[in-house]
Amino acid sequence: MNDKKIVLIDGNSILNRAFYGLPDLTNSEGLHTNAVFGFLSILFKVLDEEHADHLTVAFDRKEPTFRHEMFGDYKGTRKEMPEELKEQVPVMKEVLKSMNVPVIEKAGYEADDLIGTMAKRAEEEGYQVSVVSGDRDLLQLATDKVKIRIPKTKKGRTEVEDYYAKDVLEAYQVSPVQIIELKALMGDQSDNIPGVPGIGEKTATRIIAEYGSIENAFGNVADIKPNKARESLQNHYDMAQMSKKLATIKTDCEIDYDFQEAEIGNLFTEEAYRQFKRLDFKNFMSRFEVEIPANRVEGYFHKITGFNEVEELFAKALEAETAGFQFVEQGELFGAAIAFGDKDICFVQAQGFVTKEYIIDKIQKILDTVKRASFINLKEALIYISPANEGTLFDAGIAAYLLNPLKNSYEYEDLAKEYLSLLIPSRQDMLGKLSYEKAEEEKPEAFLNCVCYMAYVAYAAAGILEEKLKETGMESLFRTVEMPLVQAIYDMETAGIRVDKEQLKEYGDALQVRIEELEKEIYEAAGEQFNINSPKQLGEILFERLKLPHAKKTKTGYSTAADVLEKLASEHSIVPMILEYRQITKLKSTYADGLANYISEDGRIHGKFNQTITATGRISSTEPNLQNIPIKMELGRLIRKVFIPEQDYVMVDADYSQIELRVLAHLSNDERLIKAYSDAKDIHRITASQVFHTPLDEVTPLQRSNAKAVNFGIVYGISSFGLSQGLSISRKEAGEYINQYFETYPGVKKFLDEAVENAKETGYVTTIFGRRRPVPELKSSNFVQRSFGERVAMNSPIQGAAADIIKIAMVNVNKKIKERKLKSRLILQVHDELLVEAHKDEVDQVREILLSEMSGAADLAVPLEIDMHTGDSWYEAK
DNA sequence: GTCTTCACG
DNA sequence: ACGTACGTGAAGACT
Repeated sequence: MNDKKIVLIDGNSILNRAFYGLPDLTNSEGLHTNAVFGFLSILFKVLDEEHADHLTVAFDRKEPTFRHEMFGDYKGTRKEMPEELKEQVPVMKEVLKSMNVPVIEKAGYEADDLIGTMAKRAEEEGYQVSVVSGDRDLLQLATDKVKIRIPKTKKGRTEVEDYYAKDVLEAYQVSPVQIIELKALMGDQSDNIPGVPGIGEKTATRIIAEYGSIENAFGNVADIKPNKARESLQNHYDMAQMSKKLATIKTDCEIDYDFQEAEIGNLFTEEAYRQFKRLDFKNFMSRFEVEIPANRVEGYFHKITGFNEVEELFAKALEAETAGFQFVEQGELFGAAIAFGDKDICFVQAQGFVTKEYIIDKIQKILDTVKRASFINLKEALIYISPANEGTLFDAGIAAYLLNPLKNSYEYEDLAKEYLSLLIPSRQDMLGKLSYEKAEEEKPEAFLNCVCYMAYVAYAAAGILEEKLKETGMESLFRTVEMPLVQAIYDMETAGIRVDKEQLKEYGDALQVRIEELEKEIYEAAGEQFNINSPKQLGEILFERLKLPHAKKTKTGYSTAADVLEKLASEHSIVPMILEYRQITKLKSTYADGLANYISEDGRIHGKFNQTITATGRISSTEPNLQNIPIKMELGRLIRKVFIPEQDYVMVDADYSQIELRVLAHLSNDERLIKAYSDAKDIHRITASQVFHTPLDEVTPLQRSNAKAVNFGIVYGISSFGLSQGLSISRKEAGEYINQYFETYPGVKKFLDEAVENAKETGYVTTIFGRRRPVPELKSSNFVQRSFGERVAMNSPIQGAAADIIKIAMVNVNKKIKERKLKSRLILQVHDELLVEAHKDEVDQVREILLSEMSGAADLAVPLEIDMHTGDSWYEAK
């Protein structure tokens, strides 16, 4: 018994399968990776199952093969590979090379033929053979030693169908070699192999099962039934024979193939580690046991101990021009890493005579002398330092965000990869889930590497980032908006917002009462108890048990989203109850209970505002999200009553009126729009008046709401489909509205067209303040993706400019408040709204500051109008 | 971890 | 024919 085992993979076929079977996926460079990812998933799954000792991957070549010579039109109608897949082929080969997986390809042969040949030779040499392909043609190679494995992706999971010769017979009623006969009779559209007209799968199987081959069938052609098939076979016999040759996989290719070279070695090499890292294949990283490759720079990482040595270090740092810093916290300050030269990278721990205060004091002195002090998360460092000279502080993460806001992370290892071409391990890679303190004790070397890398990357990347900001015209945005904003956001987070805990509890309790009532009524109406929160169970109740008409479906079942249920509200009394239940449980879980968990000792919620998340330049809010507190429905809106100012303060809330439409008026420079917005109070009403040619005071509520939807549509990147959804009308009608709008405001149409055109040319869009967003989707061959890119190109300059404007306002409002040494403070930003907790004695000043700084944040072709209210809670101030 | 739903601008 | 309105974050169910 010989237990040698070899796996042969049909490279192109598996890449294709993976590409079409998996959702689009890109790495941080914008490279498409779904096919490579899928290929590797299948590869690892097969290797895990097989315990094979040999492996080879075969690829097609672009050169014509003997089949083309035989039949000029072979694969003739085949479509060009989409660009997104094409670019992955060389990447795949590189990855395989890095894992020392042998790749075989030869001009004049397809991968099938190479695999056929290798499989035959391997079997002769006593191997167990596994052939992995997505293509059923390869079933002809199956024997009792050669297994054909066909992977299928079902719901994100890969399952493999296995076929030995007997399995082929069972599944297809023919032997493996007869698979060729079947294909010759049926033809193959994807390879453009002609079949015998009128013979489909059923007839072909019957004929071959009975006669064994095309030749034998032709010899007994008189007996073939039905008549149509008989005549067709007679007329097309020659062609069928040629098709058979085309469909036959060669098993005697002239190739140099040495089984020794196919032996599987260590797949998880250093080079493979780099490749996987570059492709962002985090799922596979755990397979690497190799010590993470050491980088040259690690040799210069030092932990400095002893007071004199630390003094020496800081003295030397005072001479530096630029430096990078990383404060290391563990409840309190644990130490600091500092880098001020390619060989001066150290960690200083707070212990003994080297106290926290001492470290902070020394670092502050360095900040006051260097030209550039760089951090990766400056906001986190502001607890320890005070503002240095204007323009000294530099946040490398924010700089990288401006250069490409589409990344999902700006950690030190991401910046190192992108800007220093340095592939270094993440904190997770080095320390796992250990805290800094634990890591310092248990893995001192890894800890030192980790924190020194942080400071080093901040130091080393800053110059490159600054240069790139200049090249892309974003230096001013960075210097005058984003960097000062770090302080404003820090102040806002530190201030927090006061919440009335008791009132919040009462609100939650009241909701709970109603939830229980509704539960009872719903179970009664349904006739059984079930989990109303489970869309799956709810769908079964509504659409199967109660037999309500089901409109939309999701991937996994019936859709029970609110817009679907609203259409069913009159069909059954259970539906309105479910809608109310949904609304109230949302309020209870996310808001009443959710917010309560975030109230600190001081009775306030200190949420986080993130500056490097959104694609458009907005800030986002987490832990908790304070930017989605209910307002649209009264019941939800009531929760704003628990957001209260402290004693002797009031809430002052100011929001921009229709800022995005005003930005649009400015950008489009449409004369009529500018005029309309300059003197109109109600923008949607005047839009309706002009678009529907109705005098302003005769505009009906319906006309106004239609105009409002069109205005939304324009801002979102108009499409007739989208508008038809928004208005529940036909696409045709929606298209007519859009045309009418564009006729009324031709400047808007011109602007939107140019935005898309420009983005297609340059690959990105910009705001009036220079903020960029790349739009890689515009290059996609997929219609859906490309259309999305077009809408993005229309929307981002608008949403982005509005984000820029309120950021400028925040910086200036915060500055004014601090300059005048007011007790009042900025506590929230909600995209077009600022909330200030103002001292009673300062209300007039605060109102004046908000008004002047917000409306003065940008000089547009239309005025920026502000609505402002004052009250004893956020609720009262809106 | 992914999907669905729903809260906001 | 394809199948979408733009930008977010959190909770609960399910795998």
